[in-house]
Amino acid sequence: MSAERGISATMTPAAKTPRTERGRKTLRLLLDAAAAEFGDKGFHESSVVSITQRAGVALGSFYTYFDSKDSLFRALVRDMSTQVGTVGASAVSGIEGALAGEKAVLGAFIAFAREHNELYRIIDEAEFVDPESYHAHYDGAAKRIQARLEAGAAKGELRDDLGEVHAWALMGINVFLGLRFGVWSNDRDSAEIADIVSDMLARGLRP
Amino acid sequence: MSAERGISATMTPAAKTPRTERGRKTLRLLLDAAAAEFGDKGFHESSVVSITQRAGVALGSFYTYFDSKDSLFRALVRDMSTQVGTVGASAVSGIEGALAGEKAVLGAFIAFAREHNELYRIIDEAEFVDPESYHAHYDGAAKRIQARLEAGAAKGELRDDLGEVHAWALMGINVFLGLRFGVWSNDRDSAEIADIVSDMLARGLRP
DNA sequence: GTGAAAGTTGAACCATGTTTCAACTTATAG
DNA sequence: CTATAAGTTGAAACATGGTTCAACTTTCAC
Repeated sequence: MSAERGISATMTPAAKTPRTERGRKTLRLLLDAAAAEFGDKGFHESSVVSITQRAGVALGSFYTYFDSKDSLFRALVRDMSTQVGTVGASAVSGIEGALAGEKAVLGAFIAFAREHNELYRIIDEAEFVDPESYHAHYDGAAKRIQARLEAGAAKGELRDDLGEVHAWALMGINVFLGLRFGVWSNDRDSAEIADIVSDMLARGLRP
Repeated sequence: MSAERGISATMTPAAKTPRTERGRKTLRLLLDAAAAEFGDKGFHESSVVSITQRAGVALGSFYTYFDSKDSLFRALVRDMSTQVGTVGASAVSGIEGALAGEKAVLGAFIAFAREHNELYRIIDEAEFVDPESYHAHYDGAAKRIQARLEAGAAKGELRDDLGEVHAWALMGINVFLGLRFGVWSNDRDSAEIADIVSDMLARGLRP
């Protein structure tokens, strides 16, 4: 059973890689059902019985693909974290100007949060279920922001004294606006929010 | 942990109020033990057996004072939320200038997070255990920030177009810097962090 | 077509942890 | 001093839900 340390190059290293098409389909069903279930109820309120019911497969099949409820959740956290990184990266790519880049990232992030209401519940609960991934997620995101800020400074578009504090501040802005205007409500345009923030970052709060 | 505090009005309803001095002492032991336990392990990993052991009382005594593990947690969340509001309010009081006020709030908040490492774990887990309080906590905090921003605008110290988006952005900054430099590490002066952010809010990110 | 590997199934097993309860001890009012 | 209310105790009842397993079905290489 537990052989196969080769692990898929694709993703979900925690999954015991299926070898047939039928297996891949079942795994997909389980992953999707789990994301929905964890997003709805959180980790502890979710049960593998309920996940398998959502997926329309038998309870036992779960353990064909995952070692435990925990390892499935970990796989989902890492996947979600990777997706967030990808969204940010593709939002800045091809944007001219450091501030415009940050604006694009925020807009894209809010849009992503809107499409993926489970994002926050999964990342947030990782603080308790998979603290290492939680830490790595925010640490990684902050480092990417800081790198962008430093690149902007090098091009003379931003102040040259920007560091970790600024990066974490920006991350806090993105996360909370994603929560408030992405997850909690949909009534404002994500680009409009991004504009307001971008303007605040450009000019500050003074009259 | 949140010791020394009497049985505040915010948590009285959940607790079955003790009628003797002995009872009040036992309730206090349970509340302190619970804050410590939830801070260490989070809600689900904590057990009432373990809480009563920490408190040095018998298992059954727990139910003399609380209806359930849940209701105890709720009481703690509301109490923590109230404390955060109080810290902010007393930080701004007597500070002249809107930006200086926000700087004081951030500094005080980081210091508070440092003294109360359980803060984040309790508030964060409220998202799953007591969603209403979680929502109310952030909504209330944002409203208080927005009110301060508008007061600053009225005095001509801040731009007059500040609204909910700016308030949530500031809150995100405070929360994430509290996490990074309050809870995760202690190696930088909280006032120094607050200075950097205040400067960013005043001048923006441009050179 | 055949056999072995892969995948499926769900009842049973089991660990964990919340809540109840009836006997007991301590405090307090009259 | 005594009656009664308040508080304490921990074993046991109870609930939940993760994990295992052996019988079964499907897939696929040869």
